[in-house]
Amino acid sequence: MTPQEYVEEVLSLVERIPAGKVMSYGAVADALADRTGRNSARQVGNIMSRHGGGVPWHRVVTSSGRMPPGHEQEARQRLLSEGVPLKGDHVDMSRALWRP
DNA sequence: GGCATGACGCAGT
DNA sequence: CACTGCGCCATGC
Repeated sequence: MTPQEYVEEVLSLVERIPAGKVMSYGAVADALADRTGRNSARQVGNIMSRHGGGVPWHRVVTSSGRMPPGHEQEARQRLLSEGVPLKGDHVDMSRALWRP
């Protein structure tokens, strides 16, 4: 699997996340199962950072429900309008997590 | 090949 | 809770 193909895999999965739900970087990596280990989450994070512009990137957060650095406001507003359960300024992962 | 870097995750404090 | 430190390993120099 080439890096480019992996990018496509990640993006296509993110596009399938329904409004009102989210997935963590680790969950995305785990669902694809193309890479393993804790670092897989970082890989997904890097991919979203560089190629997430065309997909609902705000539906992908950290495992603790925190939003991507530099886009907290943007993400929070979008998630709110989609009805994603929030706890203060972070996503309530126990209720918002989506499993493919 | 070595070295720095990173939209992470998790245990410890 | 929040914050910190460390492991992880693909990628680009």
